[in-house]
Amino acid sequence: MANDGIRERILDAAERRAQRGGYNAFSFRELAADVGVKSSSVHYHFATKEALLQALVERYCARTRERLGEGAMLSPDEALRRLTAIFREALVDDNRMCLCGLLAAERDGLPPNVDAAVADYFRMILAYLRAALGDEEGRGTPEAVLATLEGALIVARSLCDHSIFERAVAQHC
Amino acid sequence: MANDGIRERILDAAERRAQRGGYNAFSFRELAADVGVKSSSVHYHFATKEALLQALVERYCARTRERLGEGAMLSPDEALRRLTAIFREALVDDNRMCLCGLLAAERDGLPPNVDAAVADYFRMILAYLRAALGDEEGRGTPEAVLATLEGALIVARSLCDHSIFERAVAQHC
DNA sequence: GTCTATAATTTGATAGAC
DNA sequence: GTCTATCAAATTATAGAC
Repeated sequence: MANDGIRERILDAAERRAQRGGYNAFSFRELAADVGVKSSSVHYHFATKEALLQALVERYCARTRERLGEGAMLSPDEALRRLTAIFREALVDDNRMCLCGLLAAERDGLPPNVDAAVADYFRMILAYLRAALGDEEGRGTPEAVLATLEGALIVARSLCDHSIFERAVAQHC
Repeated sequence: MANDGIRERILDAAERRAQRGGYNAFSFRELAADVGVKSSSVHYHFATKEALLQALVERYCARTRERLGEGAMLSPDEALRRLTAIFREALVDDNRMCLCGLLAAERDGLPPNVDAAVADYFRMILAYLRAALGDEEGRGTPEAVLATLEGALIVARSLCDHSIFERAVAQHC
C-alpha cells in the first residue's frame, strides 16, 4: 500500500510541481514523464487539468486534516506546533510552498472548482485554529497565525533563508 | 504627465493582470488588447516577457519605496501604518495580491532576473521595517510583519472576506 | 513606433489501435 | 489502461513593410 497506483503517483508528481511553480507551471506531458507514462494516460485518469487540480487540492486538504487531528482535543501549544511543523516541512524538506497558499495567490487564473477547493482548505485550517485556541488572544487570531505561516514560506523561499521562516512564526509557536 | 507613454500603460496592464493571476496568467496579446495596440508593439517596448516582468517588478519596488519614505525617520506606528495601507489598498480597491508576493510564490516558474528583482523587493521591505522598528520587539519581528501582510492578502482574497485581512494584521498595526 | 504575417513551440485534449 | 498519432488553439518571438 506504500505508493502504488498510477493515479496517486500522478498526483504526487503534480503536487511537487504545483507547490513550486503553480497551476500553469507544469503540463500533462511533464507529469507523464515524471511517472513514466504518456500524456494520454494521464488524461485517462484525469479528464481535464481542472479535475486533476481539484483532486489534488482535496487530497492535500484531507491529508492535512488527518495530520492535524481534532483541534478541540489538543492544547493550544500542541495544535500550533502541529500546524507549524507541516509548513516548516514543506520549506525545509523540499523548498516547497503550501499548495493552497500558492494556488490562492494565483486565484484569478484558476478554474472555479479549484478555487473553491482551495477556499475549503483555508476554512478547515481556520476552524481547526478556532477550536484549538478558544478565547485566548495571547497568541494572535487564527487569521494571523494562518497568514503568517503562508507569508513566511513565501518570503523565506524567495530570499533562500529558512531562518526567516523561524523569525516570522516565532511569536506564534 | 498623468499616464501617457505606451510603455507605462503596458506596465499598468501587466501589473493589473499579474497581481491577479501571476506570471503565466496573461499574454502579450492580452496586454496589447488592454492598451489598444498589437502584440508586436508590446515586443517593441519589451523584447521578452522576462524583461517586461523585470521592469514591472522594479517599478513596483521603486513606487513602494517612495510611498513608504525613510523608515528611520518615521515612528514605528507610522511606518507600520504606511506599509499596511499599501497592502490593504491592493485588496480593497481592486482585489489584488501583492505583485511580489504572488511572483515569489511562483518562484520556480520564474525567469532568473524576475526572481532576483522580487527578492530585492523583500530585502527593501525588511530593511525599512528594521529601521523603523529598531529594537522594540513588542510588535513582532520585521519578518513576522511582512509575512503576515502577504499571507493576509492570500487568505482574505481566497475567502472573499476583507475582514480576514484586518483580523490577521490587527496585532501589528 | 506600429502594423501584418508568420515561424516555432507548447499546451490541453481526443480518436482509435492494442 | 496504455499506447501512437494528431488536432486546435495559444504562446513567445521575429521579419519586414509602412
